Amino acid sequence: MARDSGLPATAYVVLGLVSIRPVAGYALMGFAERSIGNFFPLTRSHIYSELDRLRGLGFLASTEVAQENAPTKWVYEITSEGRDALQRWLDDTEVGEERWRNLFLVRIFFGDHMSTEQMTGLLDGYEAAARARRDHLAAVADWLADRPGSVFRRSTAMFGVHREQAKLDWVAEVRPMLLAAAASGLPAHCQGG
Amino acid sequence: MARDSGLPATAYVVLGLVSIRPVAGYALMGFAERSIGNFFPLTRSHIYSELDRLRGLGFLASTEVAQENAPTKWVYEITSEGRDALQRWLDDTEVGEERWRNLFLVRIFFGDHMSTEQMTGLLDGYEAAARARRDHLAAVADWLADRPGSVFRRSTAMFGVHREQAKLDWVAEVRPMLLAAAASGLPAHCQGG
DNA sequence: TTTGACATGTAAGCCGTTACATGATTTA
DNA sequence: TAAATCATGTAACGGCTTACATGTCAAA
Repeated sequence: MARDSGLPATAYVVLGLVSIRPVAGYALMGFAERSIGNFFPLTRSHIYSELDRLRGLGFLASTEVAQENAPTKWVYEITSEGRDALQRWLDDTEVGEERWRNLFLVRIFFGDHMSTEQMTGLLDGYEAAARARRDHLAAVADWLADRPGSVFRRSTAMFGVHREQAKLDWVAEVRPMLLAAAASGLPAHCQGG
Repeated sequence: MARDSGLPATAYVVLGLVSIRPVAGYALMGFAERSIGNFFPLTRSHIYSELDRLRGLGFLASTEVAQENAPTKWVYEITSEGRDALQRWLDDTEVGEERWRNLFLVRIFFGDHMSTEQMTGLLDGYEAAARARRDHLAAVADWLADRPGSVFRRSTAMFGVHREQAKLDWVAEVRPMLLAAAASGLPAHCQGG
């Protein structure tokens, strides 16, 4: 009787991705990046170790597949035990508060240590990155709009669009007051003494 | 010569909070929750260990303070070395891509495993939590609007307002299609066989 | 009398990242 | 000939969380 609880979320995410279709570790890396990379990034190293653990638990079965013009690969496939474990996790898991750590906002919070030039650079960089991600995700969502059966995936892309748009809206709203505040106060390391 | 690089971001965040005013570990817990909890949550255990490390590096100095009606506490204060290290970190640190893991979106992504009832419950819960956080952060931002010198802190609260509002907007936009998709497909565990 | 606020830590342990390591094939 | 893609792993390490542990005082 394989354990099915106590695994980290990452394990179930990998299990879920493999459940869509059999896949090798290397290919899974790209698939994960394109599908859930927007909200659940995975490293290559981590993928390999999770695949190995899931295989050890009997949730995945692996098959060696020889290829022409490429190294032999191990293709993983979900087992019925794995399907049960995944379903149970999806049913049982409470979606609690997430764990976000936003270093950009840390920088804003300690904004009195910055000059106006630094603040402008920070905001410009943030804005540019948000705009690029928004446009990319909007294109993905548009592309998915055509094909049926992609509602869930498309919805996650649209979440990203809203998320990045919110950042842009925020920058537009607070930029004037942040720059004014950065201009009014001397950098902290120039004060006192 | 104390090392000032290679410390995790959390260390500098704690250092930065103490730099605002001298504080004991327990009080810092509440202060962190109210000030940066919105985008950089800290656990009590972690706070204590970081304070200890920063003291060992000479970035913080600690003083024992006796109290009436309460246990003796250790109050931490930033040193000039600590101030230098903090400033250097704020200057040097590149604000790269953050690390977000959103289990809620994982659930949406695997939405074909859900019934319409489950989907409705998921969305309702998410919406309610987002609305509560938005309203709370909006109240915080309003409260901070009155007092001068709180621009940076207020801006981080407003970021949260935009962030939560984006979630609400997203739910409003995708709810119909998510429910339709959940209704059209049988739950995965009822298919085939 | 029991809950909650105040106050401070230790210990265990997984999670996850980064760096290390290798090698074939194709393309520029 | 150099870089990029395909392909798979190991090892070390720190970060961070969870659980364990203790004690006073005030208020309900």
